[in-house]
This record gives sequence, C-alpha cells and structure tokens, in this order.
Amino acid sequence: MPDLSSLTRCPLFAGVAHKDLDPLLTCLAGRISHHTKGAVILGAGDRPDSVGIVLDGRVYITKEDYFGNRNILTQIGPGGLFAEALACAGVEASPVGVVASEDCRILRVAYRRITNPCSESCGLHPILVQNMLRVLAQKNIALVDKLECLTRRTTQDKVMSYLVGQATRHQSNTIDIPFNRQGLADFLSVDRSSLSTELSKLQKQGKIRYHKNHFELLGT
Amino acid sequence: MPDLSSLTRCPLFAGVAHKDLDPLLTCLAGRISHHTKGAVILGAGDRPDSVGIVLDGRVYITKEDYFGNRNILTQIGPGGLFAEALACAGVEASPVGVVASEDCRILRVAYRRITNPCSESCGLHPILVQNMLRVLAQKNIALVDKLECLTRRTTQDKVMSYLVGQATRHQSNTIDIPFNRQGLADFLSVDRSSLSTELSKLQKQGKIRYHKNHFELLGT
DNA sequence: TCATGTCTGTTGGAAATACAACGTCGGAGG
DNA sequence: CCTCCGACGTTGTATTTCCAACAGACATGA
Repeated sequence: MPDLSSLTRCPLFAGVAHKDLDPLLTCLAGRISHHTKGAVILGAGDRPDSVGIVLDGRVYITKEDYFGNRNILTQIGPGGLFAEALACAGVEASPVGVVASEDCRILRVAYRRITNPCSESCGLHPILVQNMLRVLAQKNIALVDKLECLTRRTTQDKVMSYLVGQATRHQSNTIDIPFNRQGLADFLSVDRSSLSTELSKLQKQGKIRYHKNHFELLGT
Repeated sequence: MPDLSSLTRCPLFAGVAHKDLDPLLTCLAGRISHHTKGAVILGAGDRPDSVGIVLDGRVYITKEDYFGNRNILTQIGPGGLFAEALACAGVEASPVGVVASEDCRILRVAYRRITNPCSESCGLHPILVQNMLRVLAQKNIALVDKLECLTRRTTQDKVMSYLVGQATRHQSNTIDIPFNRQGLADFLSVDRSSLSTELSKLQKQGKIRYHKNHFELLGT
C-alpha cells in the first residue's frame, strides 16, 4: 500500500478521514506514477483529462513564450494540485507543460470520476466536488488580487496595492510578507533594485515603514 | 411568472431545459429583486453567501483602491454571474461591491442550495455543479492568460504575448481582436498612444501586420 | 578572527513609458 | 457636399523603469 500521507495536506481531500482514503482512491481509479527529475509529466498540447496531485517531490508548471523560451510559471510540492482548471474546463490541448523538478510521485484522478457518483455510493464525492469548487474559487480570488497589483502602472502603486491588499486581508496595519525583495519583485513583475528604491521613497514620504519582511502602513 | 429568458444565456444553467427552469428555481429558493440605477446590490464587506445572476440590465463590479477611489473592475450584462467565486470560496466579507449601472433585475441563489441535492431529487443539481466548476475553471484560465500578458515588462512583449495567445487559441495566424485601441490598451494596462507607437514599430520590424482590429502574425 | 555568500539599499546612465498635443482618416448625420 | 466627431497614428518632452555595478549588514562556517 503506497504512502498517501501527502494527501492529508491536499485541499481536494480536505474533510476525508485518513482511513477512507484508500477505498476512495480505488473508487476514483487513481493511478500513481513515478517520474525522474526532468521527466515530462504532462506535455504542452496533451489533453488534460485528469487532475494531478503531487505525492512526493516537486514539479514545475512551464509555458513557452513566443520566443520559444520555456518559462517556469510556478512550482508545486507535496499535496499540491495541477491541471485541475484545465480538466474542469474541458480544455482539449494543455497550454502548459508539467515537468518533474525532482524525482517525484504523482497521483492522477480522472476528472469524470470525481464528479460522477460511483455506483457503490461511497458518499464522498459531494465532499470532493465541494473541495474542488473551493480550490478553484480561491485560486480565482488570488489571481484577481494579483491582477489588481499588476494593472497598476507604476512600481509605487503596485507595491502599495499589494501591501494594502495584504493589510486588508489580515485586518491589520502591520504585516509580514512571505517574500524577500527578489520574491516580491518577481511577484510584482518589476526590477528588484527599482523596488528597493521605490520602497525607500515611500518610507521617506511617510507612507510606510518597514524592516526586512515586516511592513507597517502609515495611513493618515 | 417572471421573465427568465436571460437564463438560457447563463452558463450556470447550460444544459437545463427551459421547461425545467421554473421548478428548478423554486427548488433553489431563488429570489428575484429589482434595483434602480445606482443602487448597491452587494456592498463591499457584505457576506456573499449567494450567487448573483443578472436577468435584465447591467451591473458594475467595483472596488476601492488605497486612495479611496471607487474603481470599476468590469460590467456584467444579462445572463452574467457575479459573486460566484466569493460564494464558492466561503469568503466572509466581499472585497468588491456590486452596483446597478442601469435599472436591473437580479436573481440570487443561495450557494448551499446549488451544491446540496434537494429532497425531491430533481436531478438537476449535478448539472449545476458541473456548470459551476466549468465557469470557475474557465475564468481561471482567462485570468492566467491575462496575467501572462501583464507580467511582461515592456509594451511590445505585452502585445506580442496577447496576440500570440489569441492566435494559438484560434489556431490561426490571423486574428480579429474584440478591442479597439483604447480597449486593448486598458486590457494590457498601458497608454493608448504608447501602444500605437509600439504596434507601428512591430510592423516596421516585420513581426506583425495589422489594420484596425485585424492582426496578422508574421513568424518566420 | 577571517573569509565567504546572501540580502538589501544606493547610484548613474540607458532605455522605455506616460502624457499632452496635434494631424489624418473615415463614418454619421444634417 | 459639408461639418462634426471619434478612432488612430505621430511627435516631443517629462517621468519612470531597467540594468549593471557597488557598498554595507548580517549570518555561516572554517
């Protein structure tokens, strides 16, 4: 019996008791596959008819731009999902690729098996569907939040938009962000040194105060 | 019996026969409300526990930025959904507001009623859930596509990223885009005249050819 | 203690963008 | 036919950002 401990961290299986996991997987016809570092798990252009779940290791989500450069969009670790939006939307050809960034173990579940209640009425499908809805919706909200930062035209506005968004979410004027400078710059799609410069300006203008990852909004 | 003709265009009710709509709505406990132009349909901070569907008229989705400016994110017409991601994600306080941009009629359906099968087993809930998954997933993909354009740092890259994305989706090197120049500039968050300038440059460089809304990619 | 590496802020020149202003084109309506 | 008006492209200038290089702070480990 394979090690499924990562699934307890997987939002798709939230609310499913550990003892129910194994029978659920046979009901879902989940297939576990192994991949060595660098192996292509889902190729760009393939039909993404199943949801992928990372059990061990990490995978890159990649996409080619118009120059032909393969670009890393994000990295996903144990318990993480991939290709779930593509599967739910019924996309024919995946616009992105999935590549093993380390040796990894992947669980694949056919999308139809999740939504169609199984004959034995195991009763867990409604939970999975509910979870899937929540996952998609939360990702949706996160994407909109990021978009709101990126639509700003100046670096100052982008940073302030990000910080105010975080502060609103935490209901507080002091926040600890999960990025270092380079990470924040990448998130906002700006140059790191430019970001540092603009942060200094904002501090001199009395709008914010900060030290490393800790920020304080100084609204009037 | 109210006019529900807009619902045939609503992706949430795709695949539901017209004659089934009325009983389905009573089963969903859908409530129809009227709003005059400018009325607040969902206030920022309210709990979005139901999905909104525009039957007639149009609504704005608005959000305040950190200056206190109320900003219009998008406009939604007959058959369109709003607050669906917020409801599915179980958000406590809405970060956006919904305001009637014209006199309008709104149908609200409690989120739980959609996912929980009704006692009379009307059999349509699985269709609704499937539709909801598809709506969220497609919106997800659209957001990622837009993000991919906006993460580019130069206007040329943003435009090319957009055009190549559209061309890939249409499987063709010639595309008619649904924007005029100002619309495209807004979508890419750049200045309109700067966009025009960069488009000229791209044409002189022999990378694209265009006339009004019609574009042609001249890859090698 | 010293060497090393990482993270951060700063600086100056090059490049890109925003912004305002203007000319042209083509359609709508009198 | 003419005028008006909006969409589009072009130009020049001010502003902003990028980019490369460097310096200081800090942690780690020999």
